[in-house]
Amino acid sequence: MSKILFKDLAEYFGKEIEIQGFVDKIRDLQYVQFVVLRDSTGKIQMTIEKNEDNKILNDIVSSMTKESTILAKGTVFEQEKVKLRGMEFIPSNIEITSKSEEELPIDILDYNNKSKQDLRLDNRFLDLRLDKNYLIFKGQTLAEMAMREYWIKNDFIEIHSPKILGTASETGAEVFELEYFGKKVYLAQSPQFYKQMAMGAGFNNVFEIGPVFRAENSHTAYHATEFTSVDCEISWIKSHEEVMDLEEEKLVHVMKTLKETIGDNFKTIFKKEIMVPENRFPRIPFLEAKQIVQENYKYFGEKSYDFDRREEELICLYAKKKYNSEFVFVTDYPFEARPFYHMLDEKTNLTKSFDLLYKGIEITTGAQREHRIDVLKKQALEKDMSLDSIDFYLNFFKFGMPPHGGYGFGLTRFLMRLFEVDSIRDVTFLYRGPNRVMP
RNA sequence: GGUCCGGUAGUGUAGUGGUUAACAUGCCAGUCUGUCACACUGGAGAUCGCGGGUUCAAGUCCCGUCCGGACCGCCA
Repeated sequence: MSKILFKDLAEYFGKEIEIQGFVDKIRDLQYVQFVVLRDSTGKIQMTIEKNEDNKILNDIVSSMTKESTILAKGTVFEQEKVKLRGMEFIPSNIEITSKSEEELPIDILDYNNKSKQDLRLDNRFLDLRLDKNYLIFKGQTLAEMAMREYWIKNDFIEIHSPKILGTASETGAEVFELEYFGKKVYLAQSPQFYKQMAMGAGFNNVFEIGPVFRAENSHTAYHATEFTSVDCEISWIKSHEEVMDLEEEKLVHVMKTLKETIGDNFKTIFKKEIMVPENRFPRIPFLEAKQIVQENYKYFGEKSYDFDRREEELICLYAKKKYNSEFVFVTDYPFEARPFYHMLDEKTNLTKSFDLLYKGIEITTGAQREHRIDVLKKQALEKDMSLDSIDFYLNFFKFGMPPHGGYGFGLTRFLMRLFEVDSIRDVTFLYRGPNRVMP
């Protein structure tokens, strides 16, 4: 790769180089012109004096518009006078490689006239030019890398399960129907059944990072109809505690990696620190968590068997205060709130399941799965499911199935809370929701 | 799906039923000895989401409709 990234320009002081970038700002004064250029890694000021020798360059700058792309040849120098990084680029040649229209549909400078979200999403390619948006996707890339690093080190296999399904994948959410050569098929809501199949295949430990589809008509800041789900499943476990150990260890590695690689940028742009967990994540049984919320915050949720949004926020507040943890596991939910394949604890009759909450929102659901086919069938019937519709799935359990468990992790929800942005739309490359399928 | 709120120059907002719809920013032109959110002067730019109604008069009030947002429910 020969392109010189702007972040590395200090390595080239005094050398004749070629740079390319977007025109960020133009300040055309009487005797001198300043053009600030931008690439994804930084900015650099280009300075051109107005005189006879520079006439050609001066005319090019005069005809330039912001957000155009240019290619410039010249020399970069240390220059104390320049507040932007204390350096400047003196061009000997400038070529406008693509000229932008004068007026942009959104205000990407974003000082005080922050454009409305709907308009920004219509023009997402411009919105994404902001450095904070670049950092979000850099963060996503690194988070995924850190997870893969952890899994590969621990002998996991990566799978790619199908997204076109002959039957719904049963997360409890609504499914999208599709016409498929005259038949009705569904978009996957979750790789759930297939990662369990991998357990039956003897793969021991698997993971998948991929898209899932939910036909929920949800109008909130933390729902999307298509999002990236991070799933993993492990064999030969004795309880859901082991699944939580796994997720916790993985997340600590992710947070460490993020802090090390983008911690400084994160602080500059978002004015916040990435907090690497120092203690174990608290694990609070659901029934106890209910009580804690009621006793400490005098809040009584309507449903006895599940949390509402407010309860999720309050238990996170409690975990932060009492354990100084941004993460908290809530465990052992009643069967009523869980899908049929979660294993029940024989003593308590509660599920061997957990949710992981992060800064006030649910980012994971996990459990030990029921691997005994007779019990599994019984639980499906209790949830009013037809055994015919999941016949292919039950089949996985007929010929030896290791005890296993796993979890699904909402990557976008995680990013949303990591960067503390208000909407899942800001951490999704192109958001898909009930009212948006374009661009 | 439910409740509430909103839609006015490119963008973000203001706008007591009554002149030429205001402000900021952006854009264009000019002025300006190195700017750095440059500054200054001037200019262009709005069928006030759409349709109907009330009224002498509607951006403003009423009804409908479309689009969007927040919260709730559902879930990652």
